[in-house]
Amino acid sequence: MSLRHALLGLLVDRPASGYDLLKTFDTSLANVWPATQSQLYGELSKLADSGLITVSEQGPRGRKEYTLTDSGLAELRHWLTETEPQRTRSDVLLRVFFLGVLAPDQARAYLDGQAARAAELHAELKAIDEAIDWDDGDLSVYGHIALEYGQRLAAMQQEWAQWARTQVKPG
Amino acid sequence: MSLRHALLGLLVDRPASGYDLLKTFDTSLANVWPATQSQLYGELSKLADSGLITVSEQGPRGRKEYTLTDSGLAELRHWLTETEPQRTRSDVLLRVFFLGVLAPDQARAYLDGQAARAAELHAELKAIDEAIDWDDGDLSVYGHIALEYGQRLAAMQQEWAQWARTQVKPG
DNA sequence: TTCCGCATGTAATGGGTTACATGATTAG
DNA sequence: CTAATCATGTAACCCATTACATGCGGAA
Repeated sequence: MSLRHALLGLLVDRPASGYDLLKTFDTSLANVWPATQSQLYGELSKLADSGLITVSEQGPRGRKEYTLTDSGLAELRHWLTETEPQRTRSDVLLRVFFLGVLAPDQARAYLDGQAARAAELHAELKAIDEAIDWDDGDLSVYGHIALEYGQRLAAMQQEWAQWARTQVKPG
Repeated sequence: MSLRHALLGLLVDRPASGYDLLKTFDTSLANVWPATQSQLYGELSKLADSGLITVSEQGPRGRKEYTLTDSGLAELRHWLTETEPQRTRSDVLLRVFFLGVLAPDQARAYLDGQAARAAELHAELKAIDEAIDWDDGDLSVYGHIALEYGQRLAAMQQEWAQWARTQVKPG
């Protein structure tokens, strides 16, 4: 149930239309909380119905600009402070459990692929990190913290995959 | 669409009933791919319908023991070698993006909480790791690799959260 | 005989993905 | 005028969660 909170969070910063928000989802939130266009417009309608956001301005082409309301901000704070993050699923890890059904060289190939993917992601995130001019605004501070998480995760995954390949018995 | 593959993977080892499989999901797969009872029985029926598994034995209380078929094993191998892991969502990280709406001490409290959770998980996984007598069977090798991933992830999360708290500006 | 564990199933609801459908505005 | 971009919406389908529902078998 976090798409709604992602939307509320983005609207803290400034009012925006569904179209605007979609672009943010496709860029900065793509690796954290992907969402589709369908989902997004539907959720915005529901949020407006429940009064957490309002249409603050109508533009050309039926554009609706949404603004966060006080109750929306309260809901966001509630989510942040009072609720627990939920369980996640890991597709990558699930596969590891069953690598035994493959031949050892195939299992190693899988792990090599994971190492390569992680290395690539790490490079990508590092490039983003270096390209951005981090000022000391809130979004900057927390955006940077999130990006650092991504980098540390990618680095860990790469090291793990490289170690793991050595654990696969020669076949 | 990975629940089906998790089931196929578990049935490689030995035939089992829905009830048996549920227990495995609630223990060893709980942190990797949680599934509910409803979902599991439904999926088993679908898998049987499509011939990837068969009812190999009927026991008391309507117990049905399922066995993996050749096409089921082929499907599992196909999933492992030919398909890409999908995007994941991170609730924890999403929250980080929006910590700016909280007072600094609340933001730090959130990060402290995450550090504590990670430390707890790390200890738990370490205890499991040490308690298990790892032999050199396939399940043992890959189970150990998966567990190692969990431990590295938890350690990384703890370090990151501790670092992150220092980045939050004093308020 | 009573309770616990074994064992399976269905229904309702909500979130997520893909595809379809439509149309207005603006830049070249 | 034409193409790209802006902009929103609906429908069908699948997966996941929660709750409800039922009943057998074995142990004390």
